[in-house]
Amino acid sequence: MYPQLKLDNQLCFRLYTAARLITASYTPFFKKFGITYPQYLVLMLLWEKDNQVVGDITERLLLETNTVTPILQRMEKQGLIIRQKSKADSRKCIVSLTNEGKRLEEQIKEVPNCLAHSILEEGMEIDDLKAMVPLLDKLIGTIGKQTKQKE
Amino acid sequence: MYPQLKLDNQLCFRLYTAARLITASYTPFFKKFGITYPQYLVLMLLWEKDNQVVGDITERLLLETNTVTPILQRMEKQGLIIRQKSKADSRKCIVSLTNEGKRLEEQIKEVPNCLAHSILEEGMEIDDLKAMVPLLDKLIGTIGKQTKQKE
DNA sequence: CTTTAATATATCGTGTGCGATATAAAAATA
DNA sequence: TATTTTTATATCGCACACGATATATTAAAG
Repeated sequence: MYPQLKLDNQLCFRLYTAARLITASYTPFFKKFGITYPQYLVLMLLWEKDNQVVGDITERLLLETNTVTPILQRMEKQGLIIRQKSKADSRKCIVSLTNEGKRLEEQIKEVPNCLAHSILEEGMEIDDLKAMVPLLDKLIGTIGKQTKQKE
Repeated sequence: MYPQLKLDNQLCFRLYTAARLITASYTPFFKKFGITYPQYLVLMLLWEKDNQVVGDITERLLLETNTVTPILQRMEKQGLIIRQKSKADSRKCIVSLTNEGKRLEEQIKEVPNCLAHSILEEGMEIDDLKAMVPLLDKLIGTIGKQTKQKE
């Protein structure tokens, strides 16, 4: 009846589906390391810069502590990171890589290339992937702006 | 160290974030109807064509029954749909709208337009949104192809 | 210096997603 | 027809997301 209520006309459903499918395509690579996609995001941040506080991580991932804290707790239990209170400000919690967490970088570094490669082999073109980046950044920026306005 | 392991270089993280933020922007509109984004997806399918079997729904949403069945059970408990076994093939489960489920269409029909409008007001351009659609479709098609190959 | 407000993180409850497995019915095969 | 295989859906367990709330610590105000 209403064309705007048809699934095929909705950008949001495409984003929802694309995100699910592409993160799922990471899963087989992560399986032998016992990590998940969100845990991989945390590891990337720490590989880039170790010893960050929880707030740094939530800010980069655009997630809240109610999501990130449980992820960090699981990662600590698995021995990938440690969490310790800051001495300067004991409200803050500093997240650091263990040796095991550091070692994973070498083992995982080929995964993103590998996935990109297999997507390109299946008909997707590099220019298509490149074209999406600024569009997604603009969209994320726009929606993020709205979200902030309501606070 | 490895540029491909930087968050800022990853398409997947952008998709993951964009999907989260855009579906979250639906939430305030759904709140007064007590539904969620995935429940809204099911409703849209049924508004388009009532009395579909579970398999039709999983196929359109690219989800499995382990996700869809619990959603349908919650929707049935809320009185939005009913589920009944097919008489022709009692393995199949036919999902139908209740009157309440049907009534929601009128109340929700402006939501997608409303969201699109507010995104456009904040600097996103209509051409940007339109440009994303075929790119996402191509990506979804490509990853879907890979997923099927492994079966 | 005490009270109040702001900040940083954690906890709790609910609803997905999804891998793995179970169940039941229909279809195919022996 | 009895057995096996396939199909359709459901169940279970775990890890997110996220709204709401709680806790602890620091900063600001009185």
